[in-house]
Amino acid sequence: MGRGKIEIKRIENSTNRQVTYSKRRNGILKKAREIHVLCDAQIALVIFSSTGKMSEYISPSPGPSTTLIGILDKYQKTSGKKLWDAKHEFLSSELDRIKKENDSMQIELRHLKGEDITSLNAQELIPIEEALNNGLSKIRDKKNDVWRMMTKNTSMLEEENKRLSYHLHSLEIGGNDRDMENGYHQKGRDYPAQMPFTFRVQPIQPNLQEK
Amino acid sequence: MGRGKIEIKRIENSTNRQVTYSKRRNGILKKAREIHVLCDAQIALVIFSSTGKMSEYISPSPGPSTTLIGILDKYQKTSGKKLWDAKHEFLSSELDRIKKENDSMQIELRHLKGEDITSLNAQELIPIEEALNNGLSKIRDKKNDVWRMMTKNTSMLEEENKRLSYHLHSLEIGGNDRDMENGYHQKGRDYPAQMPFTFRVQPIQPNLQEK
DNA sequence: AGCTATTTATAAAT
DNA sequence: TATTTATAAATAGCT
Repeated sequence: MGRGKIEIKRIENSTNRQVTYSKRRNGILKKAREIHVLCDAQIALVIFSSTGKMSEYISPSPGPSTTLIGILDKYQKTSGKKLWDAKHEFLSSELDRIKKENDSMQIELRHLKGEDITSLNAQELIPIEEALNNGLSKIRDKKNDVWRMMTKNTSMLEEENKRLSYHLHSLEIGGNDRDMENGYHQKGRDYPAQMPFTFRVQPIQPNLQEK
Repeated sequence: MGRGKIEIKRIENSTNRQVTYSKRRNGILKKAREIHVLCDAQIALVIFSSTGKMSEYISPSPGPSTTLIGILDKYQKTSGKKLWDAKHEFLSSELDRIKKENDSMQIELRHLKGEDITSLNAQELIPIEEALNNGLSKIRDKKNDVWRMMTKNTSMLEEENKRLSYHLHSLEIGGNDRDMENGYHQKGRDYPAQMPFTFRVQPIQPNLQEK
């Protein structure tokens, strides 16, 4: 029902897929409303687009806003499939699984931190030491990188400072004292060459200040 | 879309209503399937006819049969409407909490292993290095302890061996050759002084073999 | 987001 | 209830 016939299979072009989704979603929502009104059917329709956006049509009922729950309750009774219990079981097992994952990570972390190692034997200690050495060397490499970047940045800032100081100095000599009271600079002195590592200009390496 | 146009309002003729219901139900189920396939949408559709007969379309998912639950779960999160009771809420909040804990431990572990550290800055690297050094020194201390224990144990075993050998030797000289063919020992020789670290008696330090 | 040529869905008839 | 058919609706491909 369009300019051309289409096969019912995933639309590969994502723009097209998006457009088709939005048209058909409207269509199906309308159909849902219609079948409810025309045939007084109860209907619950929930759709998620591939991007996670939700749309729904839940047929209104005489009662309060419990319609979806009502429909799902009926669904459970009619289909014999458990929804609440299944959900409960699912959550519990998921919780157990993740708790176990958690515990083993906790143990690994503690071991790496040298805690709870009293009971470890020789064979168990070796991989831990290796992991620590490995991590340490990587961290040190990274620190060196950062150090190099900081050094570079610092010298750049120092140069910039010198340049600015020089500029200011020449202006002072030029005789305009208006800025003098604002504390922008100290009379007759350069900025100190040693600066704290507080970068006041955007560093060249954006990672340096990433969070 | 039929021989005549119809108003969208309840069909009063019940036969007609029933017929229209069944046609439109098929239509909407088909549409549901189509939008799922064409646009990879997730969709859950449950309809009850006015006579109480249920039809459903739940879009299949890669996972197991938990699809409806999955969709409803998402529905809750997206809409903010509660579908399950307090117990489930507790479980799900617990699950969320533990998942978060999990994530942060995962990150910490990866950092300690020197992974995902590209974006870390100087200040963040320091505590990691400290933790690693700390862990390393503790692991090394422990290794030394273990080493000492092993050494001690080995020499104890060696002494015990010597004692046993001596014993056997005197028995052999005593003339009873009954055990000789069973391969329990070698004629006229002590056990080798260098033993592998396989403790054949309960070590004094029980921790050494704990798992 | 609108516009049509077409395809689909379906109301009425059988 | 199923099939057929004339017509209304939905929508695919364009813009």
